[in-house]
Amino acid sequence: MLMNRSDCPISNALDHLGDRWSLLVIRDIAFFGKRAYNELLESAEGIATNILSSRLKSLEASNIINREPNPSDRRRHIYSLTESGKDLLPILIEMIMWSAKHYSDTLNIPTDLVQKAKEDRDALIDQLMDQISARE
Amino acid sequence: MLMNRSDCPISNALDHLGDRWSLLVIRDIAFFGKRAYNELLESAEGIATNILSSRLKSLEASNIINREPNPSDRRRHIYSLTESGKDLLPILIEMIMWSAKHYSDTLNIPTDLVQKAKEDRDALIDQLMDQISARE
DNA sequence: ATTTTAAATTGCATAATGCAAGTTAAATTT
DNA sequence: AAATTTAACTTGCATTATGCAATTTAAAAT
Repeated sequence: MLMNRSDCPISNALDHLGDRWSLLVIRDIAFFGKRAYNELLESAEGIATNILSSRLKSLEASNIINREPNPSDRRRHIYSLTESGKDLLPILIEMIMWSAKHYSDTLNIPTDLVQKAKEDRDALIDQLMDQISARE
Repeated sequence: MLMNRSDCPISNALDHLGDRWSLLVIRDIAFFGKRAYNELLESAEGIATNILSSRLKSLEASNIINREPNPSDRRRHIYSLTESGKDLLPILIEMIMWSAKHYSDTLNIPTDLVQKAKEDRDALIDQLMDQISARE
């Protein structure tokens, strides 16, 4: 991944996340509680093994996810979000809100989440943050 | 750009925007008021002419930007955000907030905007929306 | 009429992605 | 203990996206 094209904060975010897969990996960890490579492989979008491997490496290099050995099976690793990774939640929420507003007819929109985000966005984010942190 | 990998709203957003350049074009229109091809070419990140051309086409195809002829010079076009494009503002704001929190030492952070976003996020978005709409 | 300008397009090199198959070490089964 | 299975990759190769320089085309300016 190309890095540091400019000192713009949006450009910086895209330097770390601006590809087709990185934020889907974050989504799977954040919203679906996936923690293992084989779980992440099974996304609805069908990521290839080499791409997942390279995305996990680059997200770890960006300090967005952690990778630790699974103590009960030394072949496996446990992937989790760093603080920086958890802080991507608002971006993901806004992507959901945007798609919910403009593509609601063709997509599977989580209406409860969207409703709650409209009512009390900060509370929703706190709640989801707690859920994510509770897994560790 | 690959389209509709799944019915997930995050995946949908990335199908339209998940590349290195699309959101930088949106940024330049939304935050810097750029409206012409030559202005968009001059971003700090240095987009190539063929890439800008292809991104403008795909963003127009996604109904995120409008392209209309410039009445005072028939060689030129005026690019603007559709309603859908304006609604990307919250995503951009959250990207700024994320970078401001985690990369403040190496980036040029718009501290006034970040401050205002922390104090009253909705008011900031309304204000920026009004600024964008006022250009048309 | 000639030159300049704006917005591309083209050709070609490199990088990213996608897909299938192969590899390696560890765990499980026999 | 040996053979098999499993998890997490890696490799090879095709396709697509990106990057860069040069060219093209229509319109505007001189």
